[in-house]
Amino acid sequence: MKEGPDIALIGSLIGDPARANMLTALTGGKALTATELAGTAGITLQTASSHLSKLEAGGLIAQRKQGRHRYFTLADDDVGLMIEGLMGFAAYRGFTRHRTGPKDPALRKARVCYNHLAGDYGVRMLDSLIAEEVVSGAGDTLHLTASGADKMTALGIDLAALTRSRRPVCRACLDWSERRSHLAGSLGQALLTLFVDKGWARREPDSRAIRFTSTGEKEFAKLFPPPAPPPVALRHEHAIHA
Amino acid sequence: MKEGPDIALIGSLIGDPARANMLTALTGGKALTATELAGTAGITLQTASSHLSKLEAGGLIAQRKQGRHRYFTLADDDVGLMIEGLMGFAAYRGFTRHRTGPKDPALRKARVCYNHLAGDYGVRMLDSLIAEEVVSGAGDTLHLTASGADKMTALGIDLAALTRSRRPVCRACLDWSERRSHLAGSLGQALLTLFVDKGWARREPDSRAIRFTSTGEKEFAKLFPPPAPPPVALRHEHAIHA
DNA sequence: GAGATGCTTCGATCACGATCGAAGTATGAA
DNA sequence: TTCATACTTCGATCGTGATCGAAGCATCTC
Repeated sequence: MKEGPDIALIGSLIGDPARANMLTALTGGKALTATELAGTAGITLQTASSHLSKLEAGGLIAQRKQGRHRYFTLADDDVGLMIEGLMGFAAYRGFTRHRTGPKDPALRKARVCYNHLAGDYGVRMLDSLIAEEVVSGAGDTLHLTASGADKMTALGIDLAALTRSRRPVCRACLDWSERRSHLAGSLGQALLTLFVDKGWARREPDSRAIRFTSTGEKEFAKLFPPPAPPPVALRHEHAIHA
Repeated sequence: MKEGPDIALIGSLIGDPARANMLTALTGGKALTATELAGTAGITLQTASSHLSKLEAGGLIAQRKQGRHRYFTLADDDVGLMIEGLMGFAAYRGFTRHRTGPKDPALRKARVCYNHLAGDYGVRMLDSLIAEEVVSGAGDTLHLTASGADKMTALGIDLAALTRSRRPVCRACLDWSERRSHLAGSLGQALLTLFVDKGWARREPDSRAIRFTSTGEKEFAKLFPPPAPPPVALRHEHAIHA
């Protein structure tokens, strides 16, 4: 009866369409102002302000003042993972808002999930990282291997900086379009940042979609080759799993 | 704006305290009647009926008639995983209903998560299964190994029956008390059933808690030994991860 | 300073949905 | 048949919360 965590509180926060729209927008990773969020939610600034203060009180978002603007972001990675998880559930049930639109294929191919790469490319990247033994682990507890650490450093990623924060370096995040895991955590974020910094990929202006350049595609394929097909002995597992 | 899955729908379903209570009760795995659910939610039968039809329309629960009773269960494993995920998020944020009660330690030790074992014991079981290479995989895509299949068959689990259904055999489920994965899927269910059938464990009457008998404890420890401490070379990973 | 922009707070409206009483339907028991 | 139990449907009430207009506060520009 009265045991366990209170999911109703979170449910009610997400349950309002306007708030859900704002949260979805923030899942794009960019910090947005109250006015922008009001726009995407289709409500006036006053109502948006009310919603935002509720979301903040509930610990789902955070704000930082900058001049006369207030920039809102998701509170932390956990919120992003939780929302992405709900999206996966909703998508699988066919609960979509407005029928899969024209942007949909692009989103399914590659998109931002709060701060890391998601979609087909995100899943393929994690598959490859595991096959190459850069990352190992099972369940959603992933960790970087010693050899993986070297590879990442060679790529130009500052591992010391990643480990300095309290956030986990590796984390599995359930992809709503692929229904499989992709890499989250500070390493996931660093890799996406790397792609953008190198000019391999860039974010579409008003969407979560990520567009890879032609050289980006090549570099991505080189860096993250698809895992080799399993040996015959292992084929058996697939039969069992299917 | 109008792209992506609709999380507000699900949020609003879960957002009502009465419905959240019912769903939490159903996470116990037992099929419950409308009257029982009304009781746990603290509402009259009429209101409960209204809520239940909404939950069913939303695809979160299923009912089956049996005489003049109607037994309700969660619609499928996905719903259980989704709710357990939300609980994990809520618990981590300190959103508990009524302060961690006296039953809490028992729940954290071992409990039912819809149809499989969760809590400390659930997490330890999966850890051991992975260390013993019964189950492998990363992210939340787990699968049974060939040698693991033999071990499970030796335990008396009918793998053919498990693979006959469309449900995945192995699945990772995020544990809300441990914040790590435990084993879900039809194998997870079969293992819990095995424990109960063998008299090693039994469910507490009106709780999600699972009580292990003294012989059950011993058998569990024998079957699922804790993983060996990682070799020195791997310690490095922990430093990075922490 | 005056004006503009970004946002919050107040207050009033309004609609939706949670709630329950009462009546209706289905199944089982006597 | 009659009564009891399990549940649904209908209808009315009522409260909460979403919404926006108007006013207030803060910050930047000129």
